[in-house]
Amino acid sequence: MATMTDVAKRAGVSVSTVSYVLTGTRPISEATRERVLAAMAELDYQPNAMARGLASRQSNIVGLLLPLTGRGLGATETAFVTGATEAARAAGYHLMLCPVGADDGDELQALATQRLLDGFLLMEVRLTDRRVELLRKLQAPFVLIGRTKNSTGLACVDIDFEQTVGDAVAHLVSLGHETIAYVNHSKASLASGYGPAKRTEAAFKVALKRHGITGVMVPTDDTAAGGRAAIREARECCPALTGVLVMNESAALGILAELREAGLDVPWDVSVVSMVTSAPVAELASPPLTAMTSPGAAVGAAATRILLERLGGGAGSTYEELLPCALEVRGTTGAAKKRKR
Amino acid sequence: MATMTDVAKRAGVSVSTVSYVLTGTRPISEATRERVLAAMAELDYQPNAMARGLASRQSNIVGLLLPLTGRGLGATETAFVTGATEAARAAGYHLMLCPVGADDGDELQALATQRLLDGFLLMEVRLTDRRVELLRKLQAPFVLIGRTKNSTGLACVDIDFEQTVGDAVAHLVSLGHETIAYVNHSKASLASGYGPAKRTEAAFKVALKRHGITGVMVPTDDTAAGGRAAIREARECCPALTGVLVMNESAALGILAELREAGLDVPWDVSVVSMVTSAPVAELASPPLTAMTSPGAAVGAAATRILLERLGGGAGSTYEELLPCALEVRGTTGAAKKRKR
DNA sequence: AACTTTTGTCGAAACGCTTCGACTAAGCGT
DNA sequence: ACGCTTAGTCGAAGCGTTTCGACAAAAGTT
Repeated sequence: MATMTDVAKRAGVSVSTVSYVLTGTRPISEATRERVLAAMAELDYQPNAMARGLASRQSNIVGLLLPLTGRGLGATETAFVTGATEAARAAGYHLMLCPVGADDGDELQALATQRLLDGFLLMEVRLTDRRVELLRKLQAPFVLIGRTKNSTGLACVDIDFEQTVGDAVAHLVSLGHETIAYVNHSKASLASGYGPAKRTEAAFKVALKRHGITGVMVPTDDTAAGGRAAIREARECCPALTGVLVMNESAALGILAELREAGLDVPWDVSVVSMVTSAPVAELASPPLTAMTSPGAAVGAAATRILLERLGGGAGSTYEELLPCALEVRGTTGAAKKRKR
Repeated sequence: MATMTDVAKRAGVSVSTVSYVLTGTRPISEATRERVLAAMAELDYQPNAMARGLASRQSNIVGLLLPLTGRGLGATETAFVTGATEAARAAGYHLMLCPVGADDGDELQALATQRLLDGFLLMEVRLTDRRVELLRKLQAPFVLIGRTKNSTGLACVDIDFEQTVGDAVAHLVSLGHETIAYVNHSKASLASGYGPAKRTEAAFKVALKRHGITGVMVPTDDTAAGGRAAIREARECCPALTGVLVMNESAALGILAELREAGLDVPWDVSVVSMVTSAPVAELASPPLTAMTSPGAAVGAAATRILLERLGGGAGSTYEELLPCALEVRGTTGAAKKRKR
């Protein structure tokens, strides 16, 4: 464990000079810089993170707050994490995973006050989230992945649900579909004001109107069974249905299974588009799901970028960045069958 | 930001006394302890993590090393992470995610030398893994999630593949199946000596012999298409086949699709068991997959426990803990159809 | 009663770095 | 030739803890 003093001795300079070489805070002549660098290399010197953190009062670590429900992370959440981690690493920061639920405020307060973390990334943000108020009170820099109800004064990065729904509907319309169903999250999430559910609901209505087509929204559970029930309901109330947009991956698979059992061919009889879905899951289905691929890693990376920017002393005003999902056409969408009228 | 000095002043004691109250390193009278605690509460005092780390030369952070392939984490890996995170938190430790591939040794060397981390958890361990040698050389405490070829002197926690394969085969046998196929990972992984593939191959042979039944192993790609090809091959070479054991989830779904298209009913004509599969994925399939559910979170937690034990000053001798997957019967296994001989 | 322990507390020295003020030697405009 | 800025370096004072040695007072031991 070589220390900075060792390096300084070996290079024949003072410790502060070594520090300046490392941090670039003050100009150093090319000659001594090289001597110092050489000394470091010879000694396998690595700065002590704790000492550096103490003296500079910043740790170069950001915390990623996410409630770890025992159920594990989905592909999209995982992508947030990996995207954020990589972006942080690229900027010389580390990423610490903090399993902090929306409820245990004490835990978070401790984390924020310990000065272990320079800033926070919040995942699974609720429409009104106590973590937000707390961090704001503690004056800790943070960025949301998702959106709260009122986001003035906050920085957030989220999936652009409005755009995504619009694109999905446009894809179906371009294939000639004129009656489509949107299978959303459950009634309960809708009632609780869950952001993605509410936003997509609104966006769906807008898209229908814009294209002058008819459609229906069916809320359902995020399970295969939920998907089955939803498609049955949708077909009952709209027999002319030829296109389906579905929010949840499990439900999407349920829908495929139900349609198949009903003797309908996908995409010949009915086209299906799955929203906010990752490629691996989409390809699990047969036929592989046409999907709006979630920009998970990009969202994580963007959030990290914004956070680091603010750490650098950036303002702190409202900031919002929305990334749309990209349409990836696979096997579940095709031209609408022309029906006799 | 109250410091320890503030607390000491307010409680009318010296800083060292406050420190002893916090760490319990030396006896403190009940009276002063209470005064100190009160002062802390009044000031909302939280010890500064960096200062503490510098002075005590330990950070209370462990690093989780995992190569972040752009493809995201599967459910099992995610469970490792969440399990480890929670176990660490429960013991007063933090978990840092470090995207370190098996190759970039410099990155790891830096991490280990910076003294930011007290110890390491390695995921995605290869049969011969350079990270292992490096950490050993640097004398950093670490625990593997997975196993290397030669594990003497190492601590590792892994899925008990032998037991799992045994249990899966036993389940099929108990249902009357007498000819079964094992769809393993690809030929390439087998050739490269990928641990799980090799171990399950061996275990499958043992299980066949023990039960006195016939079977065949078919290596294939970890994709739906791979599964389709594998089951075709298996049925061709073993027409009497009624049971299938499959290693990869995507392949499992491919197998179901292929069987369905061949006009065979699952589980009536053929039973399928998926290995090392998580519940959510198993339930995506229709019918839901009977699977050997991977003990992901438990593995992560166990690894963390062992690591922390060693940090406490535990020995450092060989340690191996194997956790089996638990059989969860769902819709893809049933009694074997009796065939005419 | 004369000791050795144990208990409870304090002061000060680390821990390994950053950063501030000060100083010297150039470089520059006039 | 004169001050004035700039480049380059040093010494020392922190940063907020832990931990060690010291010491007084209380408690056991013979």
